[in-house]
Amino acid sequence: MKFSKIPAATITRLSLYSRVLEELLSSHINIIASDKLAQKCGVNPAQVRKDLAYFGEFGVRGVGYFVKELLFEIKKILGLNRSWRMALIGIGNLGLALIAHENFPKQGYEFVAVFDIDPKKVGRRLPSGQIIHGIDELDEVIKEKKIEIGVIATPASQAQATARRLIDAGVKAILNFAPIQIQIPEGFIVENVDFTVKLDNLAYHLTMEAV
Amino acid sequence: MKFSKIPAATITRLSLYSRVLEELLSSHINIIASDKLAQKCGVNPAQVRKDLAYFGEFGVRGVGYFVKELLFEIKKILGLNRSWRMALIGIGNLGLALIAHENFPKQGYEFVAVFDIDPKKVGRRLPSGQIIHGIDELDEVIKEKKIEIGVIATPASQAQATARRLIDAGVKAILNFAPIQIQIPEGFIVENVDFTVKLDNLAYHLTMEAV
DNA sequence: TGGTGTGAACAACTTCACAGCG
DNA sequence: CGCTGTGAAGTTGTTCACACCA
Repeated sequence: MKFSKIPAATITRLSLYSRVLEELLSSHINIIASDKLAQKCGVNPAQVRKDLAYFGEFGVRGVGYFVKELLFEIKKILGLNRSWRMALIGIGNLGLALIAHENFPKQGYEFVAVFDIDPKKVGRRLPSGQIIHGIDELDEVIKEKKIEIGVIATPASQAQATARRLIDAGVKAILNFAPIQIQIPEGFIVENVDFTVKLDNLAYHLTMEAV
Repeated sequence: MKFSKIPAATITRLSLYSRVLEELLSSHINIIASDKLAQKCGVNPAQVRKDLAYFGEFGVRGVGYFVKELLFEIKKILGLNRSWRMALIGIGNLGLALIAHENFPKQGYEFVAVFDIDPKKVGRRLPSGQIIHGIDELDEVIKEKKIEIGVIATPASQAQATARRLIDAGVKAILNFAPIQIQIPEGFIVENVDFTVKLDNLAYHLTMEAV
């Protein structure tokens, strides 16, 4: 259980496993073997077993894994056995889509505060209940509402400055939707959700194929 | 220039490089060294040089890379020296945000057809001009409009079936926003944009840190 | 018997370090 | 002299193959 040497990819896969297990659970399937789980996630069966083995011995030899139990363990590992308080910065089309995204609250991710720079938007109340704060209130609100994760949905031009403010306000983790590589100090985490990079990958492969 | 052994991560980084180079170009910076470019992308300088070396010798020893020239080459490699015809399936909040996303057309990615399953939406015209087609028209429209990339923004429950229809209609590449691992046959490509997986990564690291 | 858990083999990717060239 | 291009070394992640155990 040496955390430091766990591959980042393992964590990503745990997330996939948990999703599949949720589905199995609601289909009333109680036991699953690494082969089946692997297939559903598009990975190698040995990979599944190794990923899980980093954190303990959750399976039963000759049988497989108990779905409910394994799901519980994975959620505990990922920190999904609790809720997470998030702030959203940038209430454009994407921001609104994120607020409306039903998977977030289902997994315990809650937007407890939202911000925008546009004075015309500040003060308005969203259908989901939150009042839009101005960026100048960011520090105060983040601290007051004990926000742990910042979600940046601003234009690229404002993303870096926004990240700075979030970090200064005490946020440790950022989910960045802006198409820019954000620079952050040691000890903080950024995950990027980058549509165009993904599209560029597709374009590349389509281009290669045609050659 | 053996395409088969180019790391997937290299392609992703090329996409980042192109973005940074665009920015440099509009700042009228003509030459950049691998150190600087690497720093802006958060990678190792040797990595930058190696990535580029897969595709040719674009630099000048003792000098660096000419921004304009390098950008041109990278865009050619990625297939960004042309436009790409895309279809969007699922006109919910996320779908609308994608349509409004200004970076897509800027990079040559165009939504030339949009689809939804909801009869109340079918036939309506979007502000961006497209008329919403029903899913039953998918095969016909995809072929007629020569669509190359399918973008899935449906609920998870419909994503697999949608992928199937796209592939049957001749689409080779899919950008999937639904939180599910889509199964596709050999020779097709899927890229997943997965918000919750990214959030789970953040939650994991925050949880670890606290231990 | 059948599927997990795991060391050992393998494969992939990254970084180093320096030769080579403008 | 300075920065690229690149073999070689190092690191990280994946797959194999089988001992082990319910």
